[in-house]
Amino acid sequence: MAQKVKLSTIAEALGLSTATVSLALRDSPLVADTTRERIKEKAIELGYIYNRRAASLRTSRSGIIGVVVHDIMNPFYAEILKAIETELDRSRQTFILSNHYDSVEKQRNFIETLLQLGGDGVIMSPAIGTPASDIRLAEDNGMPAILIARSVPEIDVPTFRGDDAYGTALATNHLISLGHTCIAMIGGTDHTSTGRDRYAGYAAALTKAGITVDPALRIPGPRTKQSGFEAAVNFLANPLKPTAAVCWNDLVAIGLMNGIARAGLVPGKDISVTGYDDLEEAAIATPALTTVWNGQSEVGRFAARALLDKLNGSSEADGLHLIKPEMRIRQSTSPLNPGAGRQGAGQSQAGDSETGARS
Amino acid sequence: MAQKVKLSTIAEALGLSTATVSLALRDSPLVADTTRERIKEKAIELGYIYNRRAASLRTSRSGIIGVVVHDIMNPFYAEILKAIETELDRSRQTFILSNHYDSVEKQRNFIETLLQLGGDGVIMSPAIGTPASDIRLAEDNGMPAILIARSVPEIDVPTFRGDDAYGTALATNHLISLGHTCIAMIGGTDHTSTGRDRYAGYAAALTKAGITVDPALRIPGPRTKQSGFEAAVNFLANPLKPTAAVCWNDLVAIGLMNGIARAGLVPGKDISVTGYDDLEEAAIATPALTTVWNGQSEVGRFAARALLDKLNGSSEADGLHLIKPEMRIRQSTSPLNPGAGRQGAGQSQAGDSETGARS
DNA sequence: TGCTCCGATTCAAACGTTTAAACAAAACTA
DNA sequence: TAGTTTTGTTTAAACGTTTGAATCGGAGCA
Repeated sequence: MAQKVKLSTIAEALGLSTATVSLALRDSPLVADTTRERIKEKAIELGYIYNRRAASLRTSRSGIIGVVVHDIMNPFYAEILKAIETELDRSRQTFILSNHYDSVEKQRNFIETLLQLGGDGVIMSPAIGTPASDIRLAEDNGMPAILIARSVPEIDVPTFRGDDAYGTALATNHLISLGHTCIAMIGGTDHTSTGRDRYAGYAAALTKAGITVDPALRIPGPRTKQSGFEAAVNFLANPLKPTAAVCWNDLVAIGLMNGIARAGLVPGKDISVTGYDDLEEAAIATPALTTVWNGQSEVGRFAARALLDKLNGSSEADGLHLIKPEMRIRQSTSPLNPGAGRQGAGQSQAGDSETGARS
Repeated sequence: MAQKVKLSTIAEALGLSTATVSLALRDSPLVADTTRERIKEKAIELGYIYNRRAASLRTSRSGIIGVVVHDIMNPFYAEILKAIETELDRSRQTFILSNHYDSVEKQRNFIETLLQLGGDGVIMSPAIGTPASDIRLAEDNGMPAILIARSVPEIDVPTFRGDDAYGTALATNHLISLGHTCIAMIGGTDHTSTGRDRYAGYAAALTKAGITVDPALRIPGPRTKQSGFEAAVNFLANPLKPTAAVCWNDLVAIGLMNGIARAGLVPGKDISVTGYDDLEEAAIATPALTTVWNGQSEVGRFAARALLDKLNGSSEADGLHLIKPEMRIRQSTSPLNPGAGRQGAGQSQAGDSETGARS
């Protein structure tokens, strides 16, 4: 690496001042066309690289936007991220991605790092238990925040997520309309607003149909395939003999279906299963998964736009914005056929259960 | 946001110079213990935020490391990324992530952005067709590069990847040892070194076993579940009636198994399928997937370490480092049973399929 | 001729750190 | 006592941009 090429290198080579060079490279109308041309050519010739930290020190705009979610390798977030990426790319912002794995501390670290780097804004799916003060830390230091997928109490920044209660009610109603009356709910926790909303939607739908809500039919757990797979054992062993399951998300649902298949039952026939999110994967699962589209791409797009707007001075989007989910009916749900499958399940399940996979 | 708190704010509040404050906050032994204490307290009290761009302007070390891969939502990369993250976190580096989707241009943009931000180094899985000049661009500007998963011709920077030829040979031999002789290879392209190596390993294993390599048994395609799913049709329609498939990766394999199941055949019994990578998902697929562990976590860890070493002045790791893959045998492969499956497959589907997985 | 005005360019002061070198005062040394 | 160290702190010059204000050489006008 010869010697670092900077504005002054170009300026000297051309007998101009750095000011002119700076202006020219940014296409300012203040500099003569011919000069601009000469400068730009020279810049390329010398392999000039714009130093953004020097610039941002002066301008206090870094072009950096932070995005932090629970886990970027979770396809649910991945779809949101893709939408955000597309939207931000277009306005030439660099984005820094991070997982917080629901650790409030890791999340705060990220916010601090971002502040140190002079981040222009942050989009976050807040970790469980995020205190309002962490959001304010960002906002108070001039870094606007946008929330996705979850809300934080007492915080009024723009927030985008699916209408969870509505969505699970949709799924539950679908199963009820197929004749199911003993419906379990699998996966997720009650520690997040999402968790409470989803359970509420499920419970409300049952109640409305005159079915008693039985807490024994709730099997909470992580939101992973693995967890769904493992939940199959409990599900099948449940003395109430549920014939259908509303799952927290597609991953859990696919895991559950795998578990059910392992136990010798046919998911979609013997047991009806609904997912949530409508990941790409849902359509090619076997059987293809009936699920609830949760508008990830919309969430991502809206969030990115809201942030960009905010950076340009508007604050119209403050507060909560719910995306209305939609039902995607496929083959993993079918009408209740009394007598089929469900009792044969008892024995085939016991034998296989302990050989189950780990990872 | 009141007024930006900087070193001088603290200095003034305490009647000291910014130099002392700067030193104190970085725990320099040059400043008296009591002073250091006072300074640190004040910093917290005032909500001081360290300005990294100002600092890095002076020190030319930004603490930023870039990582660019084909697609971060691809679980193969996700596992590598996780390993990198763990390793970098420990040395308090911030990392910026990006997809290039195999667009050389997008990749170059990323490198340029990173240079502008003063990135300390970059870890990349180069896009197909990456010219040596793009790597040199980084290196020549003082930003060392590390390559993962793929090599770039003429480039000698530290490169970490699995031994692909060896790995596919492993899988192919496994199938041969089970009695299969008509073995297809599904997914991937020949435009990457990885692609060529994998095909070579497959071909070599066949040849060594005295089986003729038939190009008609090669079904290239993207490296996704979707693509594997779609390939099932071609695979089953192939007039050579292959009884086994070596798949490019686990995603393709799982997609293919879904496709085979859709067609009424039982993957793992009627058709043997091997994957590649040993993703978490492989163990809980139905049937549990026989696959080749490709050492993603090692690749990530080694790559991160190599970069950190390089930043500290050592350059021992230059050149190619191959990780030796290992076989993971599960239920998606079974001995060839002549006559069974391939034609009479239609009915056998629902019954027994599998007992538990192990891994 | 003297004036203003204009377009093109330059000056110089920021932006918030770090760090070599200088300094001052206190603590030893001879 | 004066000289030397040691300890703690300050000075001031960077780092590479941006930008309001200043400069300069004409052109246009009266």
